[in-house]
Amino acid sequence: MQQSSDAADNILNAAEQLFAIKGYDGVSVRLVAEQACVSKASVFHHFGSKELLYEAVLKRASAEFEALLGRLGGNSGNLRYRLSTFVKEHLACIYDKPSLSHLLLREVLEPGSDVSYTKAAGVLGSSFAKLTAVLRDEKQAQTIKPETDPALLAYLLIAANVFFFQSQKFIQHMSEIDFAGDSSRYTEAVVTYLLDGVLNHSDVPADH
Amino acid sequence: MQQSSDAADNILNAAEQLFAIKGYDGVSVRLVAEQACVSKASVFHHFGSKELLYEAVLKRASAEFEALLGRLGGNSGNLRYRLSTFVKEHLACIYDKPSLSHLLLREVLEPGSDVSYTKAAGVLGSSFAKLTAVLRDEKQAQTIKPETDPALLAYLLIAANVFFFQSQKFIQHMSEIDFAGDSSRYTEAVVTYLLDGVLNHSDVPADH
DNA sequence: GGGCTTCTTGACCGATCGGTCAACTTCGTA
DNA sequence: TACGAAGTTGACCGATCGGTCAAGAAGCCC
Repeated sequence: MQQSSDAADNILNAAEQLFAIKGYDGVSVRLVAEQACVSKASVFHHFGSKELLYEAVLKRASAEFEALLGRLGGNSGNLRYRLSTFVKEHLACIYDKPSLSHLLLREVLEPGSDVSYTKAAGVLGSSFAKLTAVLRDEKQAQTIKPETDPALLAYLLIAANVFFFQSQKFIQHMSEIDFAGDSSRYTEAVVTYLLDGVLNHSDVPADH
Repeated sequence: MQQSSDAADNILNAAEQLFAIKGYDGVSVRLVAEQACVSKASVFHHFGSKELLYEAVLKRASAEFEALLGRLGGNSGNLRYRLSTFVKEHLACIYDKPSLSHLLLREVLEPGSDVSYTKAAGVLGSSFAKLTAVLRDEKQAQTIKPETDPALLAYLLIAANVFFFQSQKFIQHMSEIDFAGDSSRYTEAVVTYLLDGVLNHSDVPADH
C-alpha cells in the first residue's frame, strides 16, 4: 500500500489550501490533519514540525509555479503581440493555481517576512526578469522609445496582473468597475494604454 | 490622571503596529499589552475582546487614512499635472502611514477576509472613485481618447502605487530595478508611459 | 471623609496550541 | 514466515491562547 506517500501528499495539499487562505498563523496543525484525514501525529511524523511543513509547502509551490511560468516569454512577433501574449499567459498562470499564487505572494509581499533569499522571491523575480529581457530586446530594436526603462515597464505590467488577482474579490463589489470578470479585456486595455498612451491627439489642439 | 485615555491610546498604538506587521492571528493580546506597558486585563477592560480591539484599530486607521486621502483630487491644471500630482500625493499618503496602509491593504486584499462591507474597502474605494471622477472629466473634455475606460485607467494608477508600496522590500533586492528608492521617478514614469505610450513613432516606420 | 465610578492588576480558567511517545499495524525483504 | 523499518494513532505534555474575576488604587462629587 502506497498510502505513505498518499498521506504526505494529502497533508501537503490540505496545508497548501489552508495556508493560502488563512496564512501561517491562522492555521493549526490539528486543522491540517483534519482536512487531510490523518492524525495530527502523522503530520509530525512526515514533516517534523509546523515550520518544516510550511517550508515543504512553499518549496513544492515554488517548483510547481516556476514550471508554470517557465513557458513564458518564448513568443515572437511584433511588440504588441509579444507583450499582450506574455501578460495574458502570465495572468493565466496566476489564476490557474490561485492557492499557490496567494501563498507565494504573501511570502513576498507581507511586511513580516524575510524576503531576502526566499524561494518565492525567485519565482516572482524570474517572470519579471523574462519580461524585462523581452522589453530590452524591443528597446534595442527601437520599437519602444529610448527614454523608456524596460525594467520599470515590466514591473508595471507584472504589478497590473498581480494587483488584479489580489483585488479580485474587492473589485467585484465596486459599481464603477465592470472589467472585474473579464481579465482578457483588462490585460488588453493595459497593454494598449501603455503602448499607445491615452492622450488624445486627434482634434483637441492644445492642453499642455 | 488621564492615564485612562492614555492607556487606551497606548494599546491602540501598540496593536496597530503589531497587527500591521504580523496580522491578526500572529499577534497575542499578551504581546499587545506588553508593548503598551499595561496588563493584559487592562486591554480587555478597554476593548472587551481581541476582535473588538482589532475592529477599533481598523476603525481608527480607516478614519485617519480617509482624512489623509481627503485632500486628494482638488487640483486643477492640465491632465498631465493633475494626474501626476494625484498619483504622487496618493503614494505620499500611503508612505506617510505605513502601518495603516499595511493594515488596510491586508484587510482588503487578503483572501481570508470579508471585503463586502468593510470600512477598509471604503477607504481604498474612495480614492479610486476620486481618481475615476478626475479621469471622467478629462474624457469629457476629450483630452484622453474616447475609447479609454476611466475606471480602468484609475484602477491601473492606484495599482501601480499600491504594488510599489507592497513590494518595496522585495524590489530592493532586485538588481534589475534601480527605481526602488526613487518613488518620484517611478510615479513620473508611470504617468508618462500611460499618457504618451511607450511605442516609438520617430524613425522606425513599421512594426504593426 | 464617605461613597461612587473608573482603572489597573495578578491570579486564575478552560481550551487550544505545537510537539512527544509508546503501542500497534503494515510493509518490503531475506 | 520471521523480522526490522516505516506508517499510523490516541493519549499525553507543558506552554500559551483568549478571557474572567475579585480586590485594591485613584479620581471625582457631595
